[in-house]
Amino acid sequence: MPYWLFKSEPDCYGIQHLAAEPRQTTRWDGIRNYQARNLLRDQIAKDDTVLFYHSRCKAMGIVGTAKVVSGAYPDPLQFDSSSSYFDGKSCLETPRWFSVDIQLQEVFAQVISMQTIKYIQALDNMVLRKQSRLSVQPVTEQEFKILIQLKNSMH
DNA sequence: GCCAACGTTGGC
DNA sequence: GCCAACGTTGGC
Repeated sequence: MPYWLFKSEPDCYGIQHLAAEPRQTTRWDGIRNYQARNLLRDQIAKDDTVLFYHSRCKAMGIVGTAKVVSGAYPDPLQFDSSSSYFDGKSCLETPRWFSVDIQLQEVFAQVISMQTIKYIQALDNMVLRKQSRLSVQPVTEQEFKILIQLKNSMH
């Protein structure tokens, strides 16, 4: 069961927004980067686990977990001309951008901060540390376990 | 809000 | 298909 990290700016859409959704479920849409698209379309599957990360804010870091509750499907916003995510070069037959649905699993009592993540040597190879701009990233099982242990050790 | 790093675009 | 110019992301 693979693990992923999804980034979001909490001013735009934070984990509290997810918690307030009906069934605490939302469509992860608006991803407009090919590397992230490839992961969504080809790798990410139902029942995978997502680390929810808050970027560009005061308390940067991992704030909770979610479950992938759908397979990948075309992001409807690419066909919506009123959306800022509209892509006129995409077409229904061969959609360019994809979404999955995620459901909130847990809101951590404390954020696993960027500083903490940087401090842990076993997390040196996290994609987050190397290729920080990718907004949908793979997380290894070992990295995931370390992060969960860390979360459980914080009060 | 700055700006380095990175991704995308388009002229050649 | 190279690469300069431009746009965007995200830590600081």
